[in-house]
Amino acid sequence: MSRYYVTTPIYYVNGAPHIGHAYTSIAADVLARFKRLQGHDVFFLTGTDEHGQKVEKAAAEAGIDPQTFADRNAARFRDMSARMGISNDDFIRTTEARHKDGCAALWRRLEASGDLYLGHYEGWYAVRDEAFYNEGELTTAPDGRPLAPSGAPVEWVREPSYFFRLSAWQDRLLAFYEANPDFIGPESRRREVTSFVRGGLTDLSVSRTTFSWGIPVPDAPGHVMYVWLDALANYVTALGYPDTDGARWAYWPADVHLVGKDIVRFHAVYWPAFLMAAGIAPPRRVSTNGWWTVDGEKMSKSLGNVVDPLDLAETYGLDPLRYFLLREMPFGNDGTISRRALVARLNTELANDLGNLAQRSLSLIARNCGGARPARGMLTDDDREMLGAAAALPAAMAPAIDRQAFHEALDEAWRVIRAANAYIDRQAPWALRKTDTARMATVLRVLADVLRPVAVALWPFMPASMDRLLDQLGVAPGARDFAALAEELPDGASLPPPQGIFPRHVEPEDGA
RNA sequence: GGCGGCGUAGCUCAGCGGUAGAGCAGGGGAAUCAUAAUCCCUUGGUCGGCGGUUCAAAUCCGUCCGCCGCUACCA
Repeated sequence: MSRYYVTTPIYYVNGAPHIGHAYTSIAADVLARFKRLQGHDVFFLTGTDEHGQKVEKAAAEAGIDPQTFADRNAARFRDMSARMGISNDDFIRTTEARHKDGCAALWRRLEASGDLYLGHYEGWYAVRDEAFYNEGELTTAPDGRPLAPSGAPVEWVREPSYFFRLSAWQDRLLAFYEANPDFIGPESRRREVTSFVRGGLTDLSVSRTTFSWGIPVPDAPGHVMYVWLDALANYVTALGYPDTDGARWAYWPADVHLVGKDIVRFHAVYWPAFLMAAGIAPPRRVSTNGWWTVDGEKMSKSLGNVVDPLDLAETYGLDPLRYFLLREMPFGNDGTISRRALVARLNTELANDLGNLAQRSLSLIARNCGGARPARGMLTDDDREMLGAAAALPAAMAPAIDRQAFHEALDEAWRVIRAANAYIDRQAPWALRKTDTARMATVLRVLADVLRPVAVALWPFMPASMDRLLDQLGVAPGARDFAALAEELPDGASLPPPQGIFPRHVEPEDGA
């Protein structure tokens, strides 16, 4: 059984979870679940990033110590994961001892390889961005103070700092990208990153002395590690690094890190460089997703249009939300989220196409086959074609899933679902009931046998709903993976009474 | 300024050298098993503008216009 390791970014506890966090986590969850159905031994990691000056400041402003602050916000992210149905195998926090110890070990390893040196850094630093900027990148605020391109205030900082010899890794990184064309997805991001690296790399400041909320640099009092070195290391410390003999280490290298487009550089440039310098294999792929805008506008706290995933899940159901997020916008693109679009997908595709297909098929069985799974008689070409398309679905979706093209995978499923609605109309089992009950039974059995692989293949996207459908189809809980589909279900098994899976959403009457 | 992407039906997008496609929306019809759901047919585009290569271009090349991303620099 081959191993598969998928990660979300660890989320920075400085802010509250929003739809963007939920989106990346749901995508990772679908990937993890799909790989498990394929029979892989999956390790799925998420967690929180809790160090750095921003957290220290925010905690101070809240009048509490940083750890208490981090505990509180980490709990919100953990809660979001649970509420979004995320099936992570572990949840790592960068304030945990296992992480701090692993990080220190990684630091020593980089030091031993000669990739770290002590110097001093001075420059314009934006606390909010955790980043230094060149003079030329700055703009001037109305009050005359310098600002980062992001709009964050910057301050002139001069401090002793350890540096990572990133400049020495330029050629090896380029060679690595060349040898691994799928390392960065989508393609457009790969081009951006390689173009950035080709433009030349400067050494990276990897320690700070102006604040203390971080992992101490070994044997260097006053220095704490740069938050990104700290944060990126979570992907290996969660696997037990530096214990590379432990069972978990077998999952390395990661098959895919899912990341938002704002943090590609850290994952696609710094991270492989750190790892190669430490003698650790780089991850296989960094897959980048875009941003959701709200009714066409950027989501921001100041605009007050931040979308709360918990609220949407409560109003429309978790599975419709998960479906919408992965169906509406191609992974990697930016896209617009709106309640209207969500309701349209829910009503048209989930309720009308899939939900109604299941309901009409199952209620025909319930009413005309004594509530038991009918047996197949002789199959027509039409039957065979229908069954073939459904049986081929997992294999048709797999390559899209491997490219994180979730919307394409779903499109494959809907082609089968639409074909099944056409099939049932063509065969008209409600008419056969009066003329040829044996043929009617065959048609209904074909429909049940089409719904089964559809439900299994869609399970990673909408686990609770598809479990309910599989319950109604009489598929045993232990037989809901792709391998189990090869086995035909027994004739005559009694099925539970059908119940709607996706109720249509009707906007409540406006009482005002 | 450099590098790159995008611009195709009302909307979202696929197609990337061989007589314009899908889904949604719009129009007509059928059916009535089903969550007033479904199925069939159909309206609709000079494929951003202009020029070129080719027997043939949405598809290749050049150029212009408009959006967007990354990056650099000037003051």
